[in-house]
Amino acid sequence: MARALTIGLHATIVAVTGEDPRILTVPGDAGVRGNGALPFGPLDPDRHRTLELGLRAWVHEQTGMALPYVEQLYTFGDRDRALASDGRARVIAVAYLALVRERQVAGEHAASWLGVYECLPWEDRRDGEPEILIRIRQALAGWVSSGDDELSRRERRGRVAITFGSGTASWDNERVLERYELLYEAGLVPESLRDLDGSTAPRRGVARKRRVAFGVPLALDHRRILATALGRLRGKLKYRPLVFELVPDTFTLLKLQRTVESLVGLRLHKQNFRRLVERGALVEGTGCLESDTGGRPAELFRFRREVLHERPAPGVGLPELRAAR
Amino acid sequence: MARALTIGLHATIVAVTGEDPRILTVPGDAGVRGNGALPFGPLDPDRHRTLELGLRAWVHEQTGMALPYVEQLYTFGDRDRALASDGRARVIAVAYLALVRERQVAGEHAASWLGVYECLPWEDRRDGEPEILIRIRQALAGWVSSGDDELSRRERRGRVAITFGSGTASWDNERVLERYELLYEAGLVPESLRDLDGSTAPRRGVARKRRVAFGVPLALDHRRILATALGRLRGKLKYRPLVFELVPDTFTLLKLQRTVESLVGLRLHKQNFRRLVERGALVEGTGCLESDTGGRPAELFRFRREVLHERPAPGVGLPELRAAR
DNA sequence: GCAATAATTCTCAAAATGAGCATAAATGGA
DNA sequence: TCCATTTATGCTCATTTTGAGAATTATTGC
Repeated sequence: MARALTIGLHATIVAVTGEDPRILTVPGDAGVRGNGALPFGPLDPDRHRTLELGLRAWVHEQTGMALPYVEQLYTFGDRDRALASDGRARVIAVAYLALVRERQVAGEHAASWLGVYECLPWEDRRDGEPEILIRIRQALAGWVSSGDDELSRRERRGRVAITFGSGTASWDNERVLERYELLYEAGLVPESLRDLDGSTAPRRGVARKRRVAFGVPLALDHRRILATALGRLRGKLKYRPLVFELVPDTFTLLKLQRTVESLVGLRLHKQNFRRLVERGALVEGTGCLESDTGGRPAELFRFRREVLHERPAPGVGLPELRAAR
Repeated sequence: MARALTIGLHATIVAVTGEDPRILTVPGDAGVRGNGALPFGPLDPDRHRTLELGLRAWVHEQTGMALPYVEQLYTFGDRDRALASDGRARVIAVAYLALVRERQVAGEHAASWLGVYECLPWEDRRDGEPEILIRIRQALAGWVSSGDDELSRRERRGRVAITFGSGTASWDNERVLERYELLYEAGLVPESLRDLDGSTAPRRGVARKRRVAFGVPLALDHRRILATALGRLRGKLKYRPLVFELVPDTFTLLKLQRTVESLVGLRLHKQNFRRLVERGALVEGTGCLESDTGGRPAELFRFRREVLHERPAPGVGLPELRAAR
């Protein structure tokens, strides 16, 4: 008799408050929802006509929120990764990314916002390389040298170089998932130890003894989903006008820039950012001014929806998206 | 009692033979496999440790092929789209893209190659806009004007302009899926009529009487999966060195260019293409020459695997990937 | 040797990018 | 009131990257 199948629908709901990206989490209850979880629930084949509608239904039920922008991210189905408490059924997770404007969650729901960089602290390079990366690099060096043979060590060294950068290779801010997965494999996040416990086939190379564990974990494999979401968002920002889903209808250019910076995890050159969005005709001035800037008042801009009909790939197309010095 | 769930694993296996992209299809049998189908099979929760392994197993069983490069594309789960013959269970389709070098299929398997542009003829613009687009535009104009009210017509006109291009908007060669979906909604591909027949809720706006039907359909919703695959491939080519999965170990630069052109569906400027891959240090000369070029012999190049360790996003990063005139 | 066909090298003008300097318009004290 | 501070906005300039092609080179088949 074949094992039963369940499909979980998981939502990474991102907003940018002030200068920090946050995700909406629902309270963790014992077992399934350890430290706070992404809103999620199983697909009901009878009630949910499409996967996305099912997701929206669950999110609305758990957070009271209707999602304006939703896109599918990835489907996870590894048997040995913690996907649910239910040990009987095989659980597949379909993950989604949703973007909302910063706002409060209705009081009746127990959902709350959690900083993205609390979960993935090594991804925030706005103030230069964060110090946590020093410790991560040390721990990874340990993992590399604990490889069985020279071949394995070489391979590990290569992966570390590609994902976390090194002499020749630079930091690729879109490889968020690859970095998280590397830490997972190296046993440097709590999730790998957790998954190992229930597993029948212990994973090679995971240091059981190692006590370092970087970043705040989430329930199930939700940090993996978050990493997928952040990577996708960083990539897509460049060729689609997604930022405008995250800022109010009118905004100053600095506000827009700070929002982008918070997501890509880098500082940008102010004058050039302005030139970019203005030349790309992504925004138009409203004539109104915002005066509490702390200096000269800034003009309020709005998104020019028309670009969607004009150019193939409008985005904050930071061509090489280099950090400002 | 809840309805049962099945997960189908579907593979779009792409190769470029000569100057044309092809996909591997398995014979269509009555019902499920109309006109030829992508290799696919259900996830077996007991046997398949990961989704990708399940996919590889099915592909190997049906075509004898081991896949070197595989990536997940998208998960489809709409209830009313033909996903399987099984009317009882709810079927979810997880679609994958695989890239292989041109080659024969072992004789014992009944798989065969089918031209991508036979299924999606409007996507090949290498010789300028194909004439089929004239008929498509006419048919779409009919769909637009058959909208119920001015609002609906305006909305339809906008979608046509964005996806198929028009005065202001240009043709975005990555919007392959959006174009296919628009044709589907407009009832201009056989699949929409087919889905309609078994459906309880007839879709508004589909012209039942219209007899035009563009391109060769595949079984189930496999043409939708193919459209997703082509769009993804076109996009990813620009920032990842995927082409090299499709050409032999050594190749002339023209061969490489023709391969890229066949996928993006556009002609490129020869000298600039050369400059691009050479400046990007994506390839290195082997010193060997290929003499049956029909003119001066061409040097054979090979992919420099080292770039993977050097730059964040190496690809045939045709920055705006504009057609050569 | 000549025409035809490609490969390969170079040029050159036009954009786009990366960095900064300079100026403008507010605020909050001294 | 004047000044230091802060941010917005405008402008410059050297450097790279594009887009397009001309010019040159090496083969093959008359």
